[in-house]
Amino acid sequence: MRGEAVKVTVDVVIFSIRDGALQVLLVRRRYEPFAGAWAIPGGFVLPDEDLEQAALRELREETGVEHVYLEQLYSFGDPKRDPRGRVITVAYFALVSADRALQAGTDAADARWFAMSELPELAFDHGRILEYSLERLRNKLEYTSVGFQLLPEKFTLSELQQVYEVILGKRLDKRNFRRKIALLKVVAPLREFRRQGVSRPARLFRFTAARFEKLKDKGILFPF
Amino acid sequence: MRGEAVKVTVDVVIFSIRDGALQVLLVRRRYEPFAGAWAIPGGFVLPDEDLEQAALRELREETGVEHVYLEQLYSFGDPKRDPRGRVITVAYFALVSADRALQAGTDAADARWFAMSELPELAFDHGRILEYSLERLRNKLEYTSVGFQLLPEKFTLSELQQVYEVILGKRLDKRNFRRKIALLKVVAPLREFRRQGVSRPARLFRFTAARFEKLKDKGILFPF
DNA sequence: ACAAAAGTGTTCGATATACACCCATGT
DNA sequence: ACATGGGTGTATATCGAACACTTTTGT
Repeated sequence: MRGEAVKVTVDVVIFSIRDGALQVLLVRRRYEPFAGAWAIPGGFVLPDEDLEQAALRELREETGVEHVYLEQLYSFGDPKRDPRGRVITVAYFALVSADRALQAGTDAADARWFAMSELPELAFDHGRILEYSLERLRNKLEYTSVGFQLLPEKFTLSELQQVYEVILGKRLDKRNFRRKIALLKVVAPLREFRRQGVSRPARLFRFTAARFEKLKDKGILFPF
Repeated sequence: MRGEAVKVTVDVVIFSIRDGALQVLLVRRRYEPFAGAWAIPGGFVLPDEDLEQAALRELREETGVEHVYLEQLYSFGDPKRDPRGRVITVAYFALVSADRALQAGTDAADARWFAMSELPELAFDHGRILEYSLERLRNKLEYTSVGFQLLPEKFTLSELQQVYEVILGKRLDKRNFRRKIALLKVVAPLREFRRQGVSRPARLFRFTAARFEKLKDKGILFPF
């Protein structure tokens, strides 16, 4: 078997909705190249590891979370993308609800959440990877139900609407939004309410589709 | 820089519409493993080559064609997918119009077109790769204009409809199809006609969108 | 004259969009 | 009483789906 060996990493773009904005978890690089710059968490693929396993491992190491939405994004292989030599990276993106993501980036000064609208200088081609991740997330939001992956198990309809507004970057009409969600039959009302401070308590809902992927097969869309 | 090096290949799923069916170009393996089985054309990524360059090179070597639609599909990295050792493959898919694809698979007994409905035994995980390619092609067909990539420069509306019917695996209504195409303003009528044998000659059209990707940005869809 | 594919409109139901007011609660 | 976010319905436009006959050509 001929062919030159190259190094392969996985990078995991971890999204969460925090403080009313779409945020991404980045780690600060300690060593050259790009020492001090921020980077997407990632690492080398181990010899006996599937790519998705490697991505799950990185995700666990970085945030402690498991069983979250994870999807392969794209592979980046420009021979000059790493100044040290040939490194191909397989990028993944993960969606983590804010309640589960609390643990991440709290203990160390070298991991932090950044709003996608206020990104720092990034190492390697990580700017491009984030750009592409956002594009993919926006597309997926419209024809799948991945949006629910960014919410805790119980959520209000206003929170759900906020997920769509923050990611798509536009305001949606509350009445139209709620009618569509009701029509799709993907949420069930609970007998619980949440007080958001000073105003009327909001009813909580839960996501009812057993598997989000199934929706597409049924032709169900979220066309906002 | 730690991390074990692995071998990386690109595999290129080459689609074309031939004899009224969606067909794929496969090559027969001469050596073990899977000697005699059919495989997706591909090869190792060279040390100074971008992934897309590698895919374009494989495409050129296999079919002689250039400037065709090429898109990265997915990366497959199961540690056991190649019995010889760790090989990660980055799969691409290409769309080639029948008139340009004539050269491919004609000179050698070791390259042949197969209808997607009559696939032979496949090497490695190539069955899965083809399955995923078809799924992706079907999806793309509905929200982009990749369909035109499978046609020659000049085509009849019946030929265009056939592309959609063959890939989606269902009949479409001629009147609805033509109304939608006209509405999208992506084809222009020519002053030429083609005689298909015994019946009334069909008007030829050409694709007018400068770049097919732009369509999505404009919200233009092909929702058949 | 007939076989074969090309070409052409209308109706109906579903879905998207635009739009404004009352409700429950805490202070 | 008022400030805050929660909750609800209707009218119109647009789009997708169903459906059948006439036209042009070669034999």
